[in-house]
Order: sequence, then structure tokens, then C-alpha cells
Amino acid sequence: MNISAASKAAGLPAKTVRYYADIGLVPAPARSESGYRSYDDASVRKLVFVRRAREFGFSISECRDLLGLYEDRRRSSADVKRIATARLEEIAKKQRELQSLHDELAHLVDACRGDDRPDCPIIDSLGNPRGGPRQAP
Amino acid sequence: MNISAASKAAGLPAKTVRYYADIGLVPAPARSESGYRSYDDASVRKLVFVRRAREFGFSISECRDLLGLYEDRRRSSADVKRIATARLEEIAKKQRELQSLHDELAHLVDACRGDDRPDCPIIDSLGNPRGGPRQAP
DNA sequence: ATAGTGTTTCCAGTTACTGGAAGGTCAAGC
DNA sequence: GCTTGACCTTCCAGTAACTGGAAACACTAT
Repeated sequence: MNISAASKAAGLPAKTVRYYADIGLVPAPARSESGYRSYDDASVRKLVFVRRAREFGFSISECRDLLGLYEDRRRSSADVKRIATARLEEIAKKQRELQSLHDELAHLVDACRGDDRPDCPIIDSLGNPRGGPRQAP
Repeated sequence: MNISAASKAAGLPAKTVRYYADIGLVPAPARSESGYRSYDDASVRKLVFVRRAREFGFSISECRDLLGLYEDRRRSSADVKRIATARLEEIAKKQRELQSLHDELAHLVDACRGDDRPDCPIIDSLGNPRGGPRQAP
């Protein structure tokens, strides 16, 4: 399998597939006589694994760990669960942050008439967080 | 005001304050005879404005636009509302993505016993998205 | 005079890729 | 046999938004 077939099978751009081998996230593939990279099903499975893990928001470094666990048949599921749980907490935290961001901005958008006049609570709030009259800089 | 006083007042690292002037996001400050940057209240207000906008997730480029509107006393609030509304929609989209991510990962964490044994639905799911028995790579 | 802190510029590194140039390879068609 | 076009290679640079650190100069207090 050449790189474009493998990248299609894995659901990743060819550039990214090369990159993952460059940084040693996955093993460097075998080469044909003319130097073309040549992939087998096992390599593709690893690439799919990494793609999925990235989609879950795991960093490259975490993917490295997870891949190690993926390949270790004697790993305990506790190791995996620990990493995934930490990630889950990050996600929850990000969700809370986004929520308060959303609420505050929605409130401002709501308060803004959005007409031709210059008065705008959004700008006022950015320049003058405590509220009160807008001050020119 | 030297840079460290201004950066404290603005709530930004001094490095970032310099950076914002370097990229022309805010005007370059006046200099003392010995070359120290010297800030006044108006500069600090602009820095605060940028900090707040960044906290809302506006990109540097959007901050540029918003700062332009902030300084333009004849701007219509519609211009501001348009930018803020677009940002609000991005936030909502990100929220939905995070939610489905969270649900899927939480489901996996829940299904994982997290004990000494190697069986782990999390790993299985990453390597083999459709479910079914785990395959070693 | 000297120690300590603040400031300057500049260069490099971060994350995870992505784009593009210059050149080698392969299969098909004439 | 030759050309065309798709595919492959390496390498370099750029992205966003800073952050860290080195070397050198400035200011303040003792």
C-alpha cells in the first residue's frame, strides 16, 4: 500500500501520516526499492487509532502513551482509564469555561440594539468591564 | 508608567504587552530618554480592552477590528454585534462538539473496569471503532 | 562602588500540522 | 520509445499567539 492508499484508509492526510512517522509517533514504514513508503494493515490500524485518539482531543504526547498501552498486551485497563479520566475532566472544565463565556457574550449581544447608532454595550463592556459610561481611549 | 506597571494594570504579562505593539495591534508606546517604554492610562485601557476580547476568544485579527470600532466614535453598533454574534455561534458549535466528545468518552470510561486486567473498552474503541474484539496491531 | 532589579533587543521554541518547491517514479497511451 | 500526468520523495517555511532565555544596558539603594 502506498502512502495515499494508507492515508485514505486511515482517514488522515498523507502529510500527516508522514509527519507521525517523522516525530516517531508511529514506526517508520518499510520502503520500496524506489524509496516509496509501503504500509500494511497493522500500520493502518495504528494510524486509525491515533486519528481517533486525536479526535478525542488527546495530545500527541498522550497518543504516544495510549499507543504504548495499545501495543502492550499485558497493560492494565487502570492505566488507560486514568489517562481517559484526566482527559474527561479537562473536557468538563473546558465546557464550564465555554458556558460562562457564552452566557456573558450572549447577554451583551442581547443588550446591543445592533442599529446605526454608536452606543454599544459590547464595546462598552470590553473597554470598561465594570459597566458605566463608555470612555474614549 | 514603565512596562511592568502597565502590564500589571492591564492584567497581561509584560512580554505580551511588548508583543502586541510589535505586531501593531496597539500603537507603539512613547519612550523615555534611555529607551524605556512609557505608558499612559489610555494605552492601558486599550490593553485591557484587548485582554478582555482575547478572554472572550476573539482572535488577534478580530481584536484588531474591534479595537478599530472601539476607537471609532461614529461606528454603528450593528458592526460590533455582527462580529460578536459570529463569535457566539462559534462558541455554541464548539460546545456541541465538546458535548458529544464528552458523552462518548464518558461512556467508555464508564465501561472500563479500570483494574489489573488488560481488557479495556477504551483501547478497543480507539483501535476498532465499530466495536468487536480487540485486535493486536 | 556594587548589588539587585528592571528593561532592552533578538533569537529560538512551543503545538500539530500544512503548503509549496524541486525533483524522482510509475503506468498508460501513442 | 516517448510523453503526459499522477504520485512519490525530501526539505524548508509558515501558521497562532505567545513564551523562554541570553546578553547588555539602566536605575535605585546601600
